[in-house]
Amino acid sequence: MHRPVIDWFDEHARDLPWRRPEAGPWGVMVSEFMLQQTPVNRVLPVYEQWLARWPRPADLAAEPPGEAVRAWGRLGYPRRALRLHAAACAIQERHGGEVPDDHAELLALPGVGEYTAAAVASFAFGRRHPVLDTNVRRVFARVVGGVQYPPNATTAAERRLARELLPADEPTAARWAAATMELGALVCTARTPHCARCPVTARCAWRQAGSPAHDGPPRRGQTYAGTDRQVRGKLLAVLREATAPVPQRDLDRVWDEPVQRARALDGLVADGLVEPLADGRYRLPLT
DNA sequence: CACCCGTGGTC
DNA sequence: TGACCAAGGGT
Repeated sequence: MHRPVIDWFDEHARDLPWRRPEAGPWGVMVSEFMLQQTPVNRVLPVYEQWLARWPRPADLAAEPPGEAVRAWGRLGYPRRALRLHAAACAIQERHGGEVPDDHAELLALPGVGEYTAAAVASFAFGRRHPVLDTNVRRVFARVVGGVQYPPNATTAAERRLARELLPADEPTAARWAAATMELGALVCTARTPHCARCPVTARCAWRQAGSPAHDGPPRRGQTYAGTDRQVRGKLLAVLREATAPVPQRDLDRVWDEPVQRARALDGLVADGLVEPLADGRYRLPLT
């Protein structure tokens, strides 16, 4: 199944800025942080601004973390901005300002988990690592496993399969990783897969089985309305827009339930996303 | 391992 | 219209 997928990728791969050679390892790393749970289309403009402002890890590390949170805009999960800033600081301190090419060293950086470490090593440095993101897991679940969706959490069996399917030589392995991700993103999509355009539809186990619907416990959905996350989002939006420290009363206006509002604000402070001042006002963190 | 963490588009 | 989904990580 490797040849057809890689050939398909050669013809249909999107021209994304972090795939251009000039993006470099730092560009790849920034894109991977931003793409964690955020769609490509919404990442694109923020990515361009980010790289223009902070073309090297050292440039970002030289700024207060709050500037990263502000520049993150509405990408969501703003702790990622904080972690990307912390990763830039660690790269500056531990790696002389250069993004490391070693999987273990990448994994040790803030905000870099198993997926991101493999992705950066593979896409930025051409190294050979199984890259298991939600797209690849879905492709494997269908083509190999014969089921509509992968398990809720990544299993040892999935990791073993990904390792077994990984091509032996480095350049092909990196190509394979990008190709399987792209196939999942463009063709083997979650909702309505485009099997007519799939290069491996003829040997897809799920297709051969008649595309049976997901069977088993319902996949955990995400609720949002009325949660602390929504309140945190509203509070942080006020602070992102502000150019000066914000009085408590301006934050109180975003949510009328005082207990939940206070809990959300406390959480933001605890996470380091918000800095309380001695005079009772709040701002994005300077340290 | 289950849950928490934002935001907006889609069907 | 509301549930589902999007290149996860940390605890």
